[in-house]
Amino acid sequence: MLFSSEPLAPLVRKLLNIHPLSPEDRAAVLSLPSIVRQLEHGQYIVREGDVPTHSCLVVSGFAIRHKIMGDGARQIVNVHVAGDMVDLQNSLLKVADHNVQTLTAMEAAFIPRAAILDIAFSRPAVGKALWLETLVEGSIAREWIANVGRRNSLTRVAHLLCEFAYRLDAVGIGKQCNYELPMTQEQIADTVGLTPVHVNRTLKSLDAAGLTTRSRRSVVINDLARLAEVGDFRSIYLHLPQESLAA
Amino acid sequence: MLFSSEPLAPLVRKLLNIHPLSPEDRAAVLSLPSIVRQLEHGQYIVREGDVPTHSCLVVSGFAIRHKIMGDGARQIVNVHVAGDMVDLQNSLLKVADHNVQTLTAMEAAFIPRAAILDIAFSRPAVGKALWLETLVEGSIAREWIANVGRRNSLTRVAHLLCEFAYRLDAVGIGKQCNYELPMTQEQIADTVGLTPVHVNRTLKSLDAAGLTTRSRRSVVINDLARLAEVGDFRSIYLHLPQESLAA
DNA sequence: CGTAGTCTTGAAACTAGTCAATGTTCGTGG
DNA sequence: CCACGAACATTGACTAGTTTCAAGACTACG
Repeated sequence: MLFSSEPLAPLVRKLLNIHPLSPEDRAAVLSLPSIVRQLEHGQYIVREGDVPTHSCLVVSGFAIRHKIMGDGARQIVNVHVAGDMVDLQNSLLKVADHNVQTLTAMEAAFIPRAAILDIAFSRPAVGKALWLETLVEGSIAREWIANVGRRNSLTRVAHLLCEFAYRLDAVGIGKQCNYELPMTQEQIADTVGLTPVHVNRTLKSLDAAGLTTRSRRSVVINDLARLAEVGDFRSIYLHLPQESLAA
Repeated sequence: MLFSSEPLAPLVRKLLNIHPLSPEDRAAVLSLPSIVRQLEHGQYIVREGDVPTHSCLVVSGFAIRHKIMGDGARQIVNVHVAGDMVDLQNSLLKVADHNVQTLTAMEAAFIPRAAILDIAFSRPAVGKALWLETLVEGSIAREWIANVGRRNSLTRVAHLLCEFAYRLDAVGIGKQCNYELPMTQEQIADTVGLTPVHVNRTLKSLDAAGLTTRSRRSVVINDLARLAEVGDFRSIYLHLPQESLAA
């Protein structure tokens, strides 16, 4: 099932999570012009400085957005999963201010930027949902500033694991207490602003405390409430629909 | 001149920086319903958990957005100046995920959230400008993640000073090489994820290197190019109009 | 079965944090 | 107009958390 018949279905699901859409709105989103492509692991989708003409929807797989510092260091500023519009930011602003790269093999749907703007203003509900989607991204970014700026390594990593628990659960990839995270410890390090070595020690101490059980890329959270406590995690900033919060 | 006759003029100026607006669009923005209020230094505008009904425009003065960690630490996630919509985020999303507080005495215009949504979808150019404005904020947030996550103290602080040089210049508050920054070193520390003591030493070493000359709250940048070099600063992420970039 | 990438571990070095005291600035009221 | 107090800035000595360097072990894949 490499090419699904309705590649934009994950986008509809995502937008519905944020804002109600009429059947016509949903149909309009599904019939947006798009080109579906299979991308390999590690492939760049957008590079800083590009002037993109399309936005990219993650149909399946993972992508990251990152910035490279002057000294070569990398900071991952977001991780994207199925249903995420990976570069509304880069597409609507004239010039890309950061890189987008696949984390795994990925199925992507490219939508012309003009089509996005069209639907956003011809169908206010869709426009509002898209806008809210970008606002939620902003909210996550703010939480990451706080995570990286004001929390110690243990709290920081625990927080990230909690965030993935909620986000992956929300889109039906894995359960809150058990999911696959296709990131190396080096990539986690570049996400939380630590070194790979220290991430390794930190993950180990979460395991040692009985909070998580890891093997390879699989994460099992033994006690989400306790991990959230350690990770200073409250899910408000994800702005998920109530069902997920209640779980 | 406490109450200007057209309190929303700074908003028009700001939106024009991002996206062209017709005379009618400008007039429509200026005539948005708003309540102007004088706020004192340190006053909260929105608290995490609030369900705001209005968005707040900074007419004059400064405001900060911040988050409080479980251990009481604070992280400032943005600083706002005249023309900034301080909480489109908080207003459009159901529940505020962070706090907004005045940094100085401030003149604020409160606009009902419904009016914002109305104009955004009845006047696509205004809507696009507002959306782009939130995207630029997101871009700044991503840069801050990188700043706090992957740069050392000297680079971090230098970067912040460069950002203010550009942002304040862009709205006509001070010049790039000389501006007033109404923040204590403690507030700067909470912005860049350091301690006040270390910020003090870092600022001092920027001064000692001849890059800046500070006295009280005034910042003089002796050589912006060199400070940008030290601060690993490139202004793309601010998405300013070309004139400012060329300066 | 070998190789590349990733993970793990230890020891030493360093950046930034903590604690605590002193100095400075500025607004206020006598 | 000066004295006082509060908030803020500055400095030093010490500590802690994280990084760096380096080596070895595991895993997956061809």
